[in-house]
Amino acid sequence: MRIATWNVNSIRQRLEHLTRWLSEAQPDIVCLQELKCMDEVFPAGEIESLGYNVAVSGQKTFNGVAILSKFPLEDIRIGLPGDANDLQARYIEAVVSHPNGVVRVASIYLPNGNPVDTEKFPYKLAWMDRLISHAKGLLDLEEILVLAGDYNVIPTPLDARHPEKWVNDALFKPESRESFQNLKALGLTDSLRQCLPDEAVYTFWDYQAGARQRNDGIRIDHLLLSPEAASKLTSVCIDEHVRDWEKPSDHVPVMIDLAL
DNA sequence: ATGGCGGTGGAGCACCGA
Repeated sequence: MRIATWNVNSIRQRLEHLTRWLSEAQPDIVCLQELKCMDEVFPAGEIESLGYNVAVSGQKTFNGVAILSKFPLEDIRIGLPGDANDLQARYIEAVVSHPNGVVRVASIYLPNGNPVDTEKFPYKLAWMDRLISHAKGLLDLEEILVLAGDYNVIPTPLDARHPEKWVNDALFKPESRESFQNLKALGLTDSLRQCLPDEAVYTFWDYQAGARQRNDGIRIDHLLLSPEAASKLTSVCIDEHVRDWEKPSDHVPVMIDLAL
């Protein structure tokens, strides 16, 4: 089973990229972030015609997450628990029923947190606390669980081409990294580091200043696995070439293969 | 480098992203 995550930076701008990538990568499940549209204009029909079931949580202009699956989606949960006043569309979770077993998947768009001297940074950290609380409950289920998405966290200096540029940034602040570490410490495995412990690889390159050409990237898109999922991990791939297509997203797809 | 790009809403340019 192949599971992917991709921040598309507007689904309507990127629909051709998505369909092209789906046909070449053939993922079974895809977690999308930054849809930047409301549910009613999400191009569900086009995606369904490619053989995917769709669960969407969109909003006007900003954020927005979705799960695509070749297998039926059940128990769809929209929104991260813990703050009824938080209306930002950043979390959707579903159970995928595969003939060989059940997989619970979440598509996560964790807040950016910049600028750090505004309310945006505490919102990010509070959101991470809520994610940790929710993940605890999910891990108790002892299921095959994949928490995939744009975490907006650079976990270690290895995950940035120029870590010194990020020291005052919400993506690399000690508080953000510690919280990400605490999330993993619940028993979640960073699938990319499981397969490539020491390799400098990135999932995002800024549009500006020729960041892609200079490989000035960061790794912020992650697939975290429960023990039941990690034991089935066979491979990880960052589909970097998509960043060089015409009018790309600034993020590229990351995908894993699980033996089931 | 002084966000230098790109997307959104809405018809200017502010706001957001990372």
